[in-house]
Formats: sequence, structure tokens, C-alpha cells
Amino acid sequence: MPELPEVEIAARNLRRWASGRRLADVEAEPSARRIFRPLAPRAFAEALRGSRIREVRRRGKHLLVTLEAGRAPLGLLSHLGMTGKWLRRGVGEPPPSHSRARLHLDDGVVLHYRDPRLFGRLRVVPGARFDDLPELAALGPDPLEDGIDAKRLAAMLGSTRRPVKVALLDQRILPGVGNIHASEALFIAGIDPRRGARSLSPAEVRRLGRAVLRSIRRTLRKEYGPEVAYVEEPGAENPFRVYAREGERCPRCRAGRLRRVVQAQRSTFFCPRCQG
DNA sequence: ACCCGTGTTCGCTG
DNA sequence: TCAGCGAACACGGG
Repeated sequence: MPELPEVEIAARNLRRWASGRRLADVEAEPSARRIFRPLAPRAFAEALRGSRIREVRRRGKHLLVTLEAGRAPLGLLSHLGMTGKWLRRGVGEPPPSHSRARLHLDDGVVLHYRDPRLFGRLRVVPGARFDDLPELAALGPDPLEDGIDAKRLAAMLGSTRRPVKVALLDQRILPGVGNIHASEALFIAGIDPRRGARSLSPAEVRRLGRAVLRSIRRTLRKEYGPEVAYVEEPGAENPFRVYAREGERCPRCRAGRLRRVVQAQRSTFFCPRCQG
């Protein structure tokens, strides 16, 4: 379940696996209609078949794949939702469970889009005109690619009445930040997640911006590999400082116990002693 | 059986 | 008019 680091890793993987490759065949599961909307699964597969992968980019949690169909550019927009993942399978390797789409490359490799919960999206973008898509236009600058402008962040946080943790989930502010890194960044910055976004001082906003980047980069370093290890998978260690650690000792002050509260129907984890 | 979930969208409300 | 809120989506795992 991906936030910015997992999507960044997916982008790097797709680049490595598929740049310059032709899609010899494309399959889209008929039962997974909602992933391919507004196209029918069959129309989705046909739109991509035979095209060649030229570029893979990331913007927030979106993957932007540029292909070439004959002479014409063609776009593929991929959002991983809660449980989406791109997986590579070599010739003869068995498919993963819940494979919803398959890109058969001209070297025999198959790229599977696996998504048990079906919250992800795969959309064909005619002419690769990503700039015309309202959902991308609404996103703020990408924290990793463009950096974080503290002035802009302060303006965005200053114009909402929501708690700062809830505001951080708004993809118009810092796209790519999700429920984990919102909690992690607020912990690193020492800011109480329940405070109103507009109550932060300029110094706190700067600290928060830096903390978001630190949290994202740290996860990126930890998780970079051919298959991302997700925290909820059996056997995986929880790599986070506070996320999903309710009741544990605070890793900073060693005295407080980490708490869990629910905000906007999502869990927030924090140390009541360190985050004032 | 029941609860929980790294995300987004839609419709209602004040 | 619009920010903010809660439900809905769908399925697996504890």
C-alpha cells in the first residue's frame, strides 16, 4: 500500500524492466472493471497492445507512463490505490494472485499489476496529454522532485481549519504524503497532529517540511529493491518510528507511550510527550 | 464473526 | 459557494 516512496520505487522498477520494450500483448481482467474505467477491460488492453514504453515518471502517488503507438504518443496513468503493486515475472514463472492486468513485453517478461482490493486505477491517456488531467493539475509540486517551499506550505496550511495531520493528507498540499508519512513527519518535527494547521509558526512549518522529506527519503533508502516489503506483510519488520506502534515506548524520549487517535477516519500515531 | 486497513471520491450539510 | 465530513468502494488478514 503505497505512499510516495513505494510509488517512486515502482517507477524505478518499471523503468529498469520495461524502458524501450514493446508490449507484445496486454491482458486486463474482465472482473476488475473498476480499475480500467472509463474504458472496458478489453478496450484498455487493445489501446495499449503493440505500443512501446518510452518513459516512466512519478508525480505524487501517480505513475505516468509514456508510450509510443506507431508514431503517436500514448499515456498510461497508474495509481496503486491501497493495495496495488507492479510485479515482474520471468518466462515460465507463475503469476501472482490478484493479477488484474498483464503487460507482456517483447523479451518474454510479464509485468503484473496486482491489486487485491481494486482501489487502484489504470487509465489510458490519449496523446500522453497528462497535463490535461484535472486530478494531476490539482496536485501540488512533488516533494522529492521539486523540493518543499516553506512559504507555499505555510500559505496552504494557513488557509484551512483542519488539524495539521488531516491537512497533510490533502494531495494539493504535498502530493505523495499519506497516512504513514503524515504521522512520521509530525513526530520528527515534534508537532502535535491534533493542532490546527493554521496554528503552526513559520519555524514549525519549516521543520515540518524538512521532516516530510526526511521521512520519505529514509523509507526510500530502506525499501529500495526489486520487491517492496510492506509493513503489513507477514514477517516484515515495521520500519517506522511511530506508525502502528500504539502503546510502545517513544523512540525519542523513551518515557512516553505512543498513542493512537482517529482523525478523518484514519489512525494517527504520536508521542504526547514529544509532540507539543 | 468482527474489526481493521500506507487511498480516493461522492454527496450532504451548515 | 464551498470547506469539511462521513460513507462508500472491496477484499484479505488478524
